[in-house]
Amino acid sequence: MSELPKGYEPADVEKSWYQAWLDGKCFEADPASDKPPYSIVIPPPNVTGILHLGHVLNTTIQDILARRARQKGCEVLWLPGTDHAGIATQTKVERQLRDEEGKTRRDIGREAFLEKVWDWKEKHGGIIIQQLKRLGCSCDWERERFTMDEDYSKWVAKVFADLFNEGLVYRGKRMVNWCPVSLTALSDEEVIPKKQNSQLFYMKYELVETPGEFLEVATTRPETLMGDVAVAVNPKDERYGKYVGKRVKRPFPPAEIPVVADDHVDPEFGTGALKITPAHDKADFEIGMRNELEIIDIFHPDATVNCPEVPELDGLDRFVARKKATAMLEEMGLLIKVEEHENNVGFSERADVPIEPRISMQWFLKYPATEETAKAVAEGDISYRPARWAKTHGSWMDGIQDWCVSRQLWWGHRIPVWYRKEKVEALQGAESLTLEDLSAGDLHVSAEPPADPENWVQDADVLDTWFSSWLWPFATMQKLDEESDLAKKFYPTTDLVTGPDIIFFWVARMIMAGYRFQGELPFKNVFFTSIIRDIQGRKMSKSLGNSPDPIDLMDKYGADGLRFGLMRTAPIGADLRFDEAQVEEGRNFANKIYNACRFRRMAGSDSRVDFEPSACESLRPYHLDILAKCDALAINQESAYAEYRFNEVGQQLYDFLWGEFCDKFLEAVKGDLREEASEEQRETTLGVFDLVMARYLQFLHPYMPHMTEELSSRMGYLAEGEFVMEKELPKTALLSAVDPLKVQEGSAQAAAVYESAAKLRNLKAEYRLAARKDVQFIAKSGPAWLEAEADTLALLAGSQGVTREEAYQPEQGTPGAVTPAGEIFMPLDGLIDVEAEKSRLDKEIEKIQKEVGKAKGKLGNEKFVANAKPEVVSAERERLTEWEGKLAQVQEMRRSLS
RNA sequence: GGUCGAUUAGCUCAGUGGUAGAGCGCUUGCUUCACACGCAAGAUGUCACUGGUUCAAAUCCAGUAUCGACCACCA
Repeated sequence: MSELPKGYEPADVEKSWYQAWLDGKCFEADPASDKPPYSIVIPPPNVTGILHLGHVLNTTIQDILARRARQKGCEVLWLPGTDHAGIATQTKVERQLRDEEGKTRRDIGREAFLEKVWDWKEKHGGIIIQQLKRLGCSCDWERERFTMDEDYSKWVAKVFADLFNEGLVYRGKRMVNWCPVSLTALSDEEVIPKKQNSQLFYMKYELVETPGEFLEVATTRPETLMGDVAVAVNPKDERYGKYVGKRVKRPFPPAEIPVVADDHVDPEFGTGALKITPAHDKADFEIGMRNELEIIDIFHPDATVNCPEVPELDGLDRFVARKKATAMLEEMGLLIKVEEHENNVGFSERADVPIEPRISMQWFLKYPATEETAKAVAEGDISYRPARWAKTHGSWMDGIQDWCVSRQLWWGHRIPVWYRKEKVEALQGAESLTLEDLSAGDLHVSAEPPADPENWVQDADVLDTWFSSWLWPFATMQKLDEESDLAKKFYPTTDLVTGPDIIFFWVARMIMAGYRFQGELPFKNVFFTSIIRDIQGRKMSKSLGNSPDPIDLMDKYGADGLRFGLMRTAPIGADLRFDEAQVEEGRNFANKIYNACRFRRMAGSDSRVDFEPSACESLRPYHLDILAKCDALAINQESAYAEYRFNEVGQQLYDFLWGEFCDKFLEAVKGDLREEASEEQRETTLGVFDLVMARYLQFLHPYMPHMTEELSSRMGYLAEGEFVMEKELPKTALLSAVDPLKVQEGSAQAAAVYESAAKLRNLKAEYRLAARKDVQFIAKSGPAWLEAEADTLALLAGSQGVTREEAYQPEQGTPGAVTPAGEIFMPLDGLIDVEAEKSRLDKEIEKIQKEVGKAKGKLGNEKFVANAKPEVVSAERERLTEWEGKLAQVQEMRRSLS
């Protein structure tokens, strides 16, 4: 077999293994399997989406869980798909239409526009799916779903109709969050409050009954003045009590409006008097309702002023109108002052413009199964990790508001409601139609369109995107009214992995839908990922340009490098500050493993050496040690996975391979692989290498799937046609058949040699001899096994040799160290600068004395000795003895120099 | 305003009562026949602050400060 190239090149390897997995149908879930099921549904990315680091973290975790579950013998379904993302997608296509053809969606009409969106989806919609494949995701692509698939859409309509029949869906004219750019209503969750530096305008209204007397009010929105229908004061406010029931003059358009009393008004804020614009403020709307005030809408849907009575303002954009209205007030002498004022303004999540509270006819949903949902999370039937998110969930459930589910868009699931045509025509359009206007026969609410469509008009609106997303776990697995083997096997799902930012949007709603429509909770565990920030702690965003392109990172460091680097440092339950250096580490790690295997290949046979530790007579301490550590790794992996501690899993894998396997084991057994070594030693060492590496690559596989597949294959660790990803983890320990006492002894010896070697290297470095290979060490005393391991010790210490001479009398000043392998000296042959050495020793003595003092102080404390655990006290004693011994030794060396 | 987090080496992060850790970066020395994407040695910390509990606190408790998230908001 060929020698491996010098450096690991992920690009081709990753691509070809991904294809091999696809060809081997490794990702396909078999509902007929009798293995235990494990399932995840992917949080469907927007069909317009481009992969960002959040996706990488999120899907890597899912892939790790899925691959680990396969290794544990589960039948795995990881169901992928995309979300139609109503507003985002429609906006994108509208922009394209405007740029390319100079037309709006209304110019070409609903049907033609939707055709364009579908075209667009076919052309550009799959990008993120391709990117997920590049990352190595083991999704069952045969079962990819889209929220607007025909079968899926049937579920959406049926759910709507069922909830309507249950009385939970209703239609009404309400104050909603209106996006003046997307021209649609939004749910409360889609409104993002942002702190704004605004201005608070103080103005005055003249009293009708007592001209010359004014009532002062403060507002941030003078442009809504034309919609004012009252001024409200707090009934307890003594300053204004006398005005309640009187009237004031609205400047433009001129009108006399009442002064009303309402508890909502805060006497402390502004002037304590509040102008009431019920059409354009949620609180004002409620005050208006309580006081039976008129509602005057003074905006067009796009938030330009609709007020022909005031021509100066009519048609202006709301922010232009604000300035103009202020100027007009000033001119009229009604403006008192303007103050800088910080307040929160709700922005539309998608269009990023201030939303406009607006009254309109919309569909609302009273959430189903809220009690069960709150209970499931509070009591842990669904476990949230980190657990604190359960509290966030709970507080949202407590204050839950009806969900505005209708959107004035075209791209989405059209509301499955039809009105009898003649009724609509009689009432002049569906927009103002209320359900009360219709008798039962005039209304058709169903997943199925009416049999005589020519007599009906369908509601023009579509549903909120999340109204389809909340059905995702089950609507992807089964068709409406059909038995599904897939759902039978894999629903409810096992784990859900998503960001905490969509607990309300998605997670809580899925639980409600799962409960209401399947009678079951849709998943057992929810793992919330970190939010990824840039190195300065800012959220990743397009506008800041601080979001690295994961594809670039994969080009540079490989998909495995990106996955491992991210996973090893991603904290559990805290934000992650992304640093490209982490990814670089991941790549370096891949290269390290690769080179360990390359070394193995260069040292011996091309095929795997069959080996059983219990049948081997020539196991050295290093062999036993690494086998034992590999067994320990298996156990530690298990417990870290059990708690979803992915960073710990990664750290364990890293430490084992680099710190134990390469730095210690491989260095210690290098001698066994040289030409002069015996055939038996060589075979034993190669056998242990293969045994440990083959298993290690399995452990590593969920994190670095491509590379582990490549190496397992090239090292001959797999049977013909076998994949690491399909191979179950072994259930028995490597050393299960070996006497534990023997293992313990071997591990202890290996540890002693490693520690001794470190001390000898240290000794060399102190005397600036680190690079010298010709140093000869002399052991004056030592354990029985020293002679057998002396060559290895010498090798590890980078020296010519370690000889044992009981009769050795060191010259005065010969440096030495007390090691687990005995008292070992390093004759210097007069190479060292005496003065430099003196000052070095003085510093050393000072340092050791400090440590001795510390230990003595502790042991002199009676309470410590009496109360601390015995092993803690004895460890402290040992430490003291050690330091004292060292001190005496160093002092002796110092004396010999002067 | 409410709730919940965070604060440990220059940076990113581990560390849940008993000698402060890793990787990167830094210093020094090595192209040693797997790897310079590497090897070896080293320097670097008032564990945010103030109290408390304890023989013993980065760790537990209380408070303070700073940063952040979410919720609710006064126009």
